Amino acid sequence: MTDPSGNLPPVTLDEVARLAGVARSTASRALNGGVASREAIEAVNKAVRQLGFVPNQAARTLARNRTDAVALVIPEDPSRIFFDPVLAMVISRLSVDFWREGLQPLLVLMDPEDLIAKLGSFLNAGNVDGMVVTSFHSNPEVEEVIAASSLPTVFFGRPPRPDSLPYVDIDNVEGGYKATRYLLDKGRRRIACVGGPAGVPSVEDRRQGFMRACADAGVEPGPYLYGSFDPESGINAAAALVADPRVDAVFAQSDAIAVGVLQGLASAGKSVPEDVAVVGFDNTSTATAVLPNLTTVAQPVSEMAGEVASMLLGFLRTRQWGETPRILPTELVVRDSA
Amino acid sequence: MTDPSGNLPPVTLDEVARLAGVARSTASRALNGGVASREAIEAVNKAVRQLGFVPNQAARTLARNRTDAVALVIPEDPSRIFFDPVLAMVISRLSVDFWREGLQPLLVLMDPEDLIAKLGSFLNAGNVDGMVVTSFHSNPEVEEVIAASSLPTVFFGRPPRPDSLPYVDIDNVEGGYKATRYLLDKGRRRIACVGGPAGVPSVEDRRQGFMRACADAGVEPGPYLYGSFDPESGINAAAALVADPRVDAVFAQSDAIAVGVLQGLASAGKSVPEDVAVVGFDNTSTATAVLPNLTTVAQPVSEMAGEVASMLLGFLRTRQWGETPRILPTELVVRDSA
DNA sequence: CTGTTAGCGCCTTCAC
DNA sequence: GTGAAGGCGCTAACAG
Repeated sequence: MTDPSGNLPPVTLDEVARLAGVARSTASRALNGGVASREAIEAVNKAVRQLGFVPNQAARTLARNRTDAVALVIPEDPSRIFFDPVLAMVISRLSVDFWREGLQPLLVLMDPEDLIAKLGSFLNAGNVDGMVVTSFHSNPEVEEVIAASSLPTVFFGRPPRPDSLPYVDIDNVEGGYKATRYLLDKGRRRIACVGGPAGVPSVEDRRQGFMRACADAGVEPGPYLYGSFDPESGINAAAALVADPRVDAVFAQSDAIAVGVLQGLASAGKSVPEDVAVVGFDNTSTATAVLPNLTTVAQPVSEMAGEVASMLLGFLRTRQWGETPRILPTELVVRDSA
Repeated sequence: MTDPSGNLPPVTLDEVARLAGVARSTASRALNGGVASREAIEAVNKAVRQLGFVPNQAARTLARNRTDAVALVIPEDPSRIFFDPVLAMVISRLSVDFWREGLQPLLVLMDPEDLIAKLGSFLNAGNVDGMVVTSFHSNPEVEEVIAASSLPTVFFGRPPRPDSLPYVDIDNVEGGYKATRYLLDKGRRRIACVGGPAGVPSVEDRRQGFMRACADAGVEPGPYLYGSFDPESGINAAAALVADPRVDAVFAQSDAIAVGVLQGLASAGKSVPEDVAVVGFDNTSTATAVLPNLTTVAQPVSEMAGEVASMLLGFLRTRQWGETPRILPTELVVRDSA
């Protein structure tokens, strides 16, 4: 077994080799699929089992100059993370995929000050072979450190500087268009839109989709409000929107915002969807946790994360990038709010 | 700066030492706070800056026999994780705290099969100095591997085998008591309880609190239903409960369940809190995302995670455990559902 | 206070 | 197919 009483020093390859009656180098080959006689392999395997040998990761890393680890970099204020069920899903999927392929994921999620202080050294200390960055709204200093690191990197969501950096994203313009178009098809004529922070690529894209759908239908777009991706923004927006009785629909750029809109509308005595129809974005679990259940634009978050993982894995193995960016389609999920 | 064109080989301590005009060991001491003359330290620091030197982590680990990394072990089906906002918060807080103290958190979250196949080797490969386990409902095989690893470990939530293993938890009995007591004080007389999976320590404890509060009030407890910690359980439970018109309150053992109960009640035409009062547990963000806003028992999740981190850190530094377990108090947050 | 000398545990040439 | 030897980059005795 392993270490029944106290902490015996861990078993080394040397001991395995000795017990198997071969040289250390032979044992190494036997374990790593190098050339070795059938007998040698068997003897080594037996010894490994008997001793409970597990190769020391640090020694391997040092010798092979490869860590078999990747960083999951989340350049966002940790306190703000809980409003983002999308992120939880992304991290989860990445973790699962990387582990399956033999890579250990390191969580790079810390206080903003720590981040700018430590990220650089971390990335250059040979801790990881590559990284994925959940970009959203990154900050310039962090951006620079990431760029300077020369580590293979894939972005989840279009990165700030749309160089030719590898990334995976959805077509946000199309998503915004779909949501708006649906409302128009339902006969709504004055549609407001509540977005996330100005300047964020996805926010601007969804806005563009919103505008375009209105234009295509020959309908004047209703008010557009910037906010942040949380329920409070929605509540505030709703408070402002009810002032205009002609507004008969709201396209909220996230489910969290939509939830806030729903509440604001309710407390203003408006009924959904009769008086005002509401469409969200993301299709997170809150979409069905709220009444009425949200009609929303679904992002294939898990698939996106899967693509991210496979892009990075592909590069780590072949040393070249496949097609990039990869843009995945969205889908409108119709429920009760519109 | 660092690596402007292509991938230069990383700078080593040797080069730093040479440039600083000292021996490698002196440079090492200068960097690690060992004995060294002021001049030596300055020369080395200058060289470090000039060269952009960052010590190689693998080499350090090998030489010092210490990784400065910890594992965040989440022995749960990743697909089920999104119903658990608590977990997101735990992970986030742990990550932040560990980074602040110079420890890298490794996310151990993978497919169940991978877990039982890989966890053992991982823990014994010298990847980490310690780990925290978010226990919830662990499984026996994983449990054994964890126990066999002899790594310093702290559990978030009471571990299955309540040995004297270090852990942090809330007083679930008290939490269940508070929720129930509040309903009784409000004049409710037939209170149902919807719990999580049978056998889970926290579930049984909350149940016990529920029973005790009823007993103390001389009121017969209403039906007790086991389920899982998700909205569906709540919907099913509500469907069953409305059959008994005397039920005038529900204590749901998680906000997710409560949300389901709310929906089930609504579709049965019951109004909350008039017909049936509902109290949840956790005080997650969904508590305020739903109408009516949930009255719920708040767990100090972030503080708990902070305690976990500091317990592990303490042990890693002093090689001895402080007081354990640490039990934190809950708090009833009154909103609109009861 | 400093330089020299050994390793840490593994992989990888290179001869045999 | 195998063994011996060297090295990955750093830290930690040990003399001086």
